[in-house]
This record gives sequence, C-alpha cells and structure tokens, in this order.
Amino acid sequence: MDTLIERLKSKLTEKGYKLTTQRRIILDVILENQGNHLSSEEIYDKVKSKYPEIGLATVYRTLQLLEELGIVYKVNFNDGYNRYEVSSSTGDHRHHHLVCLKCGKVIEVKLDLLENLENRIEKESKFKIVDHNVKFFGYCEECSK
Amino acid sequence: MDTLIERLKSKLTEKGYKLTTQRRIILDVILENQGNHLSSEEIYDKVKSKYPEIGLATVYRTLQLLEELGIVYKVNFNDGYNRYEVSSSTGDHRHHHLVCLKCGKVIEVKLDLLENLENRIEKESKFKIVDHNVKFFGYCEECSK
DNA sequence: TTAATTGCAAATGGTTTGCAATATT
DNA sequence: AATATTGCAAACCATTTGCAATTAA
Repeated sequence: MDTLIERLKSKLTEKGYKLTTQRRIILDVILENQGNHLSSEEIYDKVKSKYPEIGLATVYRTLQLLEELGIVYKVNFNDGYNRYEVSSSTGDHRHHHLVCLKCGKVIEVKLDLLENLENRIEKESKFKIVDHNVKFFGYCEECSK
Repeated sequence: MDTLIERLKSKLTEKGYKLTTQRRIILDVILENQGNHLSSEEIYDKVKSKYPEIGLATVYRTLQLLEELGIVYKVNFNDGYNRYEVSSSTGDHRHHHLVCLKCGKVIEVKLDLLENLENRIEKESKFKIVDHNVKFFGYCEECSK
C-alpha cells in the first residue's frame, strides 16, 4: 500500500479535512513524476487527463494544502512557476540542483556535503536549521562544448 | 569616485545604451541599501522620493538591464517579489541566506565552504558552475526560544 | 539629428477568491 | 445533516509591453 497516500489520509482527518478524489489524484500525479519538478499547470494538465472535470483552482488549493501538511515542498527555479516535489518523511530530499544557464535544464545531484556547513552555521549564528535549498548555476555538458 | 557608477557607465556605452538620470538614481538607491534585498517596488518607492516623475515601468526595465549587465543580481525569497542586490565584481557575493520560518527575517552569513562541493560536482557531473544560490531555512535565535 | 529611453495606460499571466452547487464524514 | 470542498468566473497583483513624447549622444 502506498505510504504517502496513507500519510495524506491521516494528516487530513487529523485536521478535520476530507480526502477527496481530486486530492488523491493530484498526489498520485506528483508521485508518478518524482524528480520532475512539475509546475502547478503541468500538474493540472496531467490531472486533467485522469479527471477532466477538475478545475485549476482546485489544483492550486490542493498544492497549497499539501505543502502546509508537509507532504510536498515548493521548488523555485526563478522561471515564474511554482514547482512541487514530494518531501520524503525520512528527510532525504538532500539533493542539489544544477541549473543550466543556456538550455535551462535542471540536473539533480545527490551529495551530502552540506552537513559540515550547517553545523558550522548553527554554531556561529545560533540559527536552528531545518531545511536547505541549494542551486548551482552554470553550463551543462552539452552547452559548455 | 564611485566605481560602480563608472562600471555602469562603461558597460552602457559599450553596448550603445545611454546613461540617464533615472538609471543613475536607481543604482544609487540599490547601493545605499546594500544587504537589504529591496524588492522592485521598494526600489521604486525610494527612487520616487528622489525623482518623483519616474514611472514604475522604468524601474522594472532598469532592474532587468542592470541584471543583464551583471551589475546587480536577483535574489528570490519565495515571497512573490523580485529582490535585487549589488553583485560585486570581485565575485565575493558568496554569502548564504538564513531564512527564519517564523518571523521571516533573513540573515546573511559569509562563509565559503562551498568550494569543495563545487569542485566535486564539477568533477562528477561535468557541469561548469559559475554561481550558486544557497538558502537555509530554520529558526532564528529569538524565534527558537 | 537620431536612436535610445521614458511615462503612461493597457495588457499579461500565474495565482487567488467568492459563491452556489456538490461530496465527504 | 453538517461542514468541507469543488468548479466556475471574476479578481488580484507583480511584471511587461505598446506607443507617442522626450532625452542623451
């Protein structure tokens, strides 16, 4: 059984919210596209093919809700869209993004060398870190040729 | 003499653009507020008090131009505004942002422990890095009490 | 002189909101 | 049955654009 849907279900009832078909399908679409950083409208399009009656507003409202519940998190590539990604409960979304300045491609890198940095910042600035967002800008292999 | 205005001047003439009063004043305002990450409209308001005839569109156009010329760079705090900061020519805008999830305060940290990470990414992924953008989310000293 | 720039007002486009109808608990 | 949720259309709001008037080179 899909754990994330379970998690959605319990978080919703916990707060007196309801589990609707629309909410289920929106989460399904995000799950099926993990790592693709879909924008709100891309999610809308994909949901629409499974459930054509859905309204755009429902998608926006659901994405906000999923973020509020900690099921999903927002990724910003400065391209004018809100993008969403599953935020795994195990805290392993510690990956970084390489954004190509020429073709716009986004590559993911999973390295976790940031812990030293976090520790040092926490010590020096008395700031309690709970998440980070790291983007590197440059040129991908093809574009740097 | 202010080096940055000189830099603006030469970059403009180099590309056949003109140095107008409006452009000068907009850069002045950004310079006077270094480290404050002013949004486009905050910049507009401050410019307006020095030059009331200015139009909002001119501010937006100038900010785009300054970014294109590499004089200024965009900072995104996911709050719906474009924010701008002077990009020093010496490449020392290698600072990170600590964004407090409770009060929204943004603290700057100047540490440069990211070079190892950049080197490793460049090696492993064949991606040529030219800049980075790092944000840590958490709770500032007051809010974590 | 002449090409770039400005200010204004209107347009754009992603996101949000009000509301009556509908679905979940 | 009671309340949350939906879909639609209209509103929002930061940013962009068209254009005639103005200004720097």
